[in-house]
Amino acid sequence: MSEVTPVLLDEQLCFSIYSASKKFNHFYQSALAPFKLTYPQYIAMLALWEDAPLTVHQLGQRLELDSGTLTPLLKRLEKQGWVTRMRSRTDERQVMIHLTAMATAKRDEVYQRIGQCQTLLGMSDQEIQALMTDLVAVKNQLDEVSRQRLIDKKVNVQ
Amino acid sequence: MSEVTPVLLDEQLCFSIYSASKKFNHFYQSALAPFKLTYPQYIAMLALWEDAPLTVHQLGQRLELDSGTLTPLLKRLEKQGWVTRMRSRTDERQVMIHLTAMATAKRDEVYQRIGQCQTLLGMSDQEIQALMTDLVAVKNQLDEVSRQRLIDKKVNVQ
DNA sequence: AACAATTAAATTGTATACAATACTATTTGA
DNA sequence: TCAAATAGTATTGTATACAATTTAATTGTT
Repeated sequence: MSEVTPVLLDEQLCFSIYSASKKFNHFYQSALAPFKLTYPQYIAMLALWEDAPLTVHQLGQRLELDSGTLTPLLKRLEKQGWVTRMRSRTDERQVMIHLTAMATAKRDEVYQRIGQCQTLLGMSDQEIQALMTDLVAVKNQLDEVSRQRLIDKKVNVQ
Repeated sequence: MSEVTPVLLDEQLCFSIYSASKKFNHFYQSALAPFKLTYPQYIAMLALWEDAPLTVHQLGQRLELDSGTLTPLLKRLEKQGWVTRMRSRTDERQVMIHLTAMATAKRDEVYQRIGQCQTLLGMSDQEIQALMTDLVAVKNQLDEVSRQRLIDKKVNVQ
């Protein structure tokens, strides 16, 4: 008796975002091919160029990635000469990620290449800003809902 | 002498999208936990509920995924009883993906659960539509730029 | 000081993604 | 017609993601 509204793929915001994310990933990956950086490696480098040195934990908070993803990624970056990983002497649990001289030297070259990519989007800064604001709002709402669900669960358990 | 504009993580549209995509993925994954469907498995089911049967190739075009991703994913869906995979008799190269009776039976239950999730976003249909339109525009632009680059390459080769 | 609780990374296991290659079936062109 | 080209799927190899567990170091408490 009760009609259920069909869920159509093309009407799902999640699918637009999922799909756009993969396309961006691919786009930057090929733009970064001369540097042999993958997209996740690239955003790790962006964070480090802003704030190095960082602990694995700090980098993880910035990128929303855990050690299960970051540890192997950082080992690959180390192997390719972008970073060094060294245990903190004041707290042996922590691993500090430092930039190498090569990473510092190549920074502006990467900045320049990516800066060009941004303009290729053909969007004004205002348009990009507006889109980003919406996306952040969606993210925050998802966090909020997840948080409430978690509390509901806890309440139910008691 | 020439100043290079720094590339700041928080100003990158790609990072907003990447980050929102992961969050959506996680959000739906937990909403779908009762059905033991991952997010990519779920969108495959959405496409199949709309149009089954589909060949692997057709499904790949719909989801923008290739056989390297879909073959193992579909094998897992088959193992869990959602789909069957059978070689087409008219063209033995093709593998047709059919829904099982269980998949058809559970469709509305999934539709209902996901329909509820949409409302949790607290956005109007207009807002969601506007955001999706922007995202599609970004995707198209990325495709366009990639296409031009490809042509440039070919021209350069000649 | 002793020891439980906590924290930080690494590891393990599962599931995407995707480039590149392989394999088979079909189609096409000389 | 039959060999070359093409098409559809599967496989291999590399790189994320992330939950869950493990290990080691630090902190808090008594």
